[in-house]
Amino acid sequence: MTIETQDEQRAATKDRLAAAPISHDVGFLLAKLHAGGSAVNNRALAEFDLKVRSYSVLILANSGLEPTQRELADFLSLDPSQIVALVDELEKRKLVVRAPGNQDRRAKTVTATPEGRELLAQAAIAARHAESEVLAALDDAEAAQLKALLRKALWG
Amino acid sequence: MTIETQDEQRAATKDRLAAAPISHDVGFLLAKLHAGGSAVNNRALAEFDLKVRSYSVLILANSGLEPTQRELADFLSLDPSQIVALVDELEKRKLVVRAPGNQDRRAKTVTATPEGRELLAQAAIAARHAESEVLAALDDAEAAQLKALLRKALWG
DNA sequence: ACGTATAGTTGAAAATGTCAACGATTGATT
DNA sequence: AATCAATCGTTGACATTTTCAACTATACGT
Repeated sequence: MTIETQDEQRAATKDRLAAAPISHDVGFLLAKLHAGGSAVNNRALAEFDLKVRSYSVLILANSGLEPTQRELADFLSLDPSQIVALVDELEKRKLVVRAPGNQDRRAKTVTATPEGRELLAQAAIAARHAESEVLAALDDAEAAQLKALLRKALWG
Repeated sequence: MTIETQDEQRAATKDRLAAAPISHDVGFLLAKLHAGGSAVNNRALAEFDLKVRSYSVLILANSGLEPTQRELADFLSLDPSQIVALVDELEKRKLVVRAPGNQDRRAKTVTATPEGRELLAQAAIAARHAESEVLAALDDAEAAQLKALLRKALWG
């Protein structure tokens, strides 16, 4: 048992602080799960030279919604200049193309190329695995419920 | 109606992209709600010269659990060096004190001073308001359910 | 036609994140 | 008891990310 003492203590100490009242703060819970989650997701996406950011842009570019960069910035809660960098890189890799906006020539819509679509299909599989890893402690119904509540909190 | 056209279009365009499949990705939902949430929380805490980070440390310092800096780092998903900076600042403001660890003289425990406790009491009120703002779209039962699911995902 | 507002882009400054090293201390092994 | 590897807090360097202010081109109301 001496052999396991360190590990036990580490395990015991690991979640000791979960007893603090901050564990009832939604902001904190979101931050913590998000931190762990994006680590897992980034690791899963690294294989495709993507991060959660570029992956998100790629999904939206492939959605058929033809988002403009401004819309991407708003939706992803990012500064427009960050979108420029993300789209620059994806475009350099031929995964995405910029097209002049239909109504508004200032705007540029971002759409996935066939290569982008193909890469996305594979990356999505990895992302799904990552997600189930993050939500391993929840059963399917609970995971669905969590998603539904998050969506409702965001969009009513 | 021309008067409202812009706003309507802006509102219509605002959540247009929510139709994209990424809206079913937990990682994305967490990121988005977390982004909005920490903006709201930071705004609410600015009045007390706190940010969500320092507020979290203060709560844990006041929890009676006497966390060490290492434990704070692990629990808050931060690098130990960031904890140093956070505790430095709180200690400079007399909100918190470092004490040598009881068993382990390498470790330093962080505990709130009476001033820290007092500030925390006020900040907690602001934080609670911020939280209800973030979760405005959820009723009480749903908010509780969301918290429970997040806690379960984190700690099983 | 004019002035104001917006989209994308650029670049700089500030804030954060990451990492490697170090002294002090610990605990296990010999 | 002496030693060796590991851990804690700390510092400083470096990379990444965020934030912001300009700028050009375009749109739109008046």
